Amino acid sequence: MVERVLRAVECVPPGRVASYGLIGALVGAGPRQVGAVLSRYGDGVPWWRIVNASGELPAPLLARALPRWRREGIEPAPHGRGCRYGRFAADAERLRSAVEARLAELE
DNA sequence: GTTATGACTCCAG
DNA sequence: ACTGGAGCCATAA
Repeated sequence: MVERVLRAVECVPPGRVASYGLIGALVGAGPRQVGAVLSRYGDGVPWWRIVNASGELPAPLLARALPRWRREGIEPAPHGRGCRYGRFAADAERLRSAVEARLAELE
């Protein structure tokens, strides 16, 4: 499961974000499992592109994510907790096929 | 086997 | 907008 989550996260393109819930749905896990995996094994994958369903990130993480967001063109939302999910979310359908292909490589 | 624990999500107040 | 509670389910102990 850990591998599946990490691979799926790698499929989120730069400048876009995906929710824990979406990633979970794509790999067959719950949102909290996605968070749990990133918490332990998150370094090495673009964890800053994974946000909650409202486009937000817990404060400590947001602080580390902002510089990378700026580099990728993801703008912080007015309320300052994250970004506008509707604006920066990766296309769900496209992400689904990308993840499907990536997971197939795992054999 | 059971229990506790989350980088979550949804919905009601 | 914020808070509380139920549901969630793989992992770790």
